[in-house]
Amino acid sequence: MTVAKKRKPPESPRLSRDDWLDAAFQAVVEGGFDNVRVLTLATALAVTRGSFYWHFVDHAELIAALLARWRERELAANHSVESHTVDDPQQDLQVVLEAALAHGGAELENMRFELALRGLGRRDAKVAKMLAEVDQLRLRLFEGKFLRLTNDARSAADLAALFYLAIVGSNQALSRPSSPPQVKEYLRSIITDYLIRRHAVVPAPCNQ
Amino acid sequence: MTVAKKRKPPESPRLSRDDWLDAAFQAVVEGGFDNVRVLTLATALAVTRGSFYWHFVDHAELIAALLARWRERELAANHSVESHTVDDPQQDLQVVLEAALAHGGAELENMRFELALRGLGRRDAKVAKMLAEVDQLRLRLFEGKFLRLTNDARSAADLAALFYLAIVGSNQALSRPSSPPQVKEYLRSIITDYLIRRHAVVPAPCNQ
DNA sequence: ACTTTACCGTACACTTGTGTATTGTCCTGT
DNA sequence: ACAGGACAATACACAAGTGTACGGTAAAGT
Repeated sequence: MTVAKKRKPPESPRLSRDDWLDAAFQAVVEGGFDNVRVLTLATALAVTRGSFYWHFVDHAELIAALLARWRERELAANHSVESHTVDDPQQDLQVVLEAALAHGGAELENMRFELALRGLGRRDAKVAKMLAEVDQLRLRLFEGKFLRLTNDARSAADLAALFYLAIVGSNQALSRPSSPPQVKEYLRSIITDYLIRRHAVVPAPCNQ
Repeated sequence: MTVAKKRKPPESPRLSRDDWLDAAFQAVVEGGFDNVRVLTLATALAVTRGSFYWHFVDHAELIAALLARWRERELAANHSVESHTVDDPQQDLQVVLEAALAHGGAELENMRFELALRGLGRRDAKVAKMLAEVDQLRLRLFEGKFLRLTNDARSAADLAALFYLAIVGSNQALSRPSSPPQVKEYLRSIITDYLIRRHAVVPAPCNQ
């Protein structure tokens, strides 16, 4: 829809493959994968399509490369979170919660990209599979964190799922640009109150 | 993508405006709103585009009519649920939970349509506003049901939000065609265990 | 029977998008 | 200086999609 805002005119007059990927990323963020058109990207990068077909053989290759890059980054991010574990279990979970609910700036673009990606996953089985893998990875991550709180496997798995689904849902609904902070704070307090605090010890005691 | 499966060839050789809307609905379900093309719909309905431009002045009018129809149906569904309140508060909530998690057949199409609609809402402010209104309506509905359980306003609002967001999230992630029943049963038990049972009375006593 | 109306087919003009082939122009190494 | 490679412009062919104008047809009204 609204396009051609001449994003990122790089100082170097020559473009790299990554420049095109960045432009494609932006196009996805703004209008979904159907908005990725080489002509549009070309005008956004202030060049003609002749450049594109030097870096990529195909429109399909651009999409494939974009998906691959996203996947790599997600795996790296996941691994990064895993390696940075805080000693206090409750605070450890709080950290990932903050990270998952941070949507100011770059995170917002990543969120919108992922939503568009899920849209594509509904039409493309390969994409759906990739998304399912990443979802599983994140779920296992959360599950591990919850397991440090409740030491009941079943309970940890359930809470992690509810936790993750609520976050995914919050990216979709109730989070119009008009009110991102409210909903986020909202969800944060809800999860903290009802999921973490009440299950910090098992069997859940009545400590109020 | 995969299209033209000659859906619903109505016995009457002449088509109505609703027939076109039904076809458009199917196209959205299968490939999002960008998949709604009058040529595609025409071949799916086994007619030419001449028919379309008799019923609709425009492609935009088709989309607008489709959105309006969805909105009407959602409002009606919401009103229907409101008027069918079960006496037992706990069972009352269970009923809407079952309805929200029922995704066999027509509900699956509605779910996919709504997901596509949310995708459109990210590009179109008017659509976003419509979605926000429907979300608010549903949230108030759930909130009312939770309020019958906990009689703490703050708690009811929080649980309703968590409830709703988890459902929206479950439509998006962890629900590949391979495993719809598991996740649904899963979420059902989670919500029942952690949200309903543990907050049936306030201030939450330690009744285990 | 004759006309009207509702619906559909056909043909055309226009736009937007991809892909390909060829040529042009820097920038760098030697 | 100049040769080669990296990158981009140009021009073309082609497909798919929208919209418009107009002609055809079958059923229903009168």
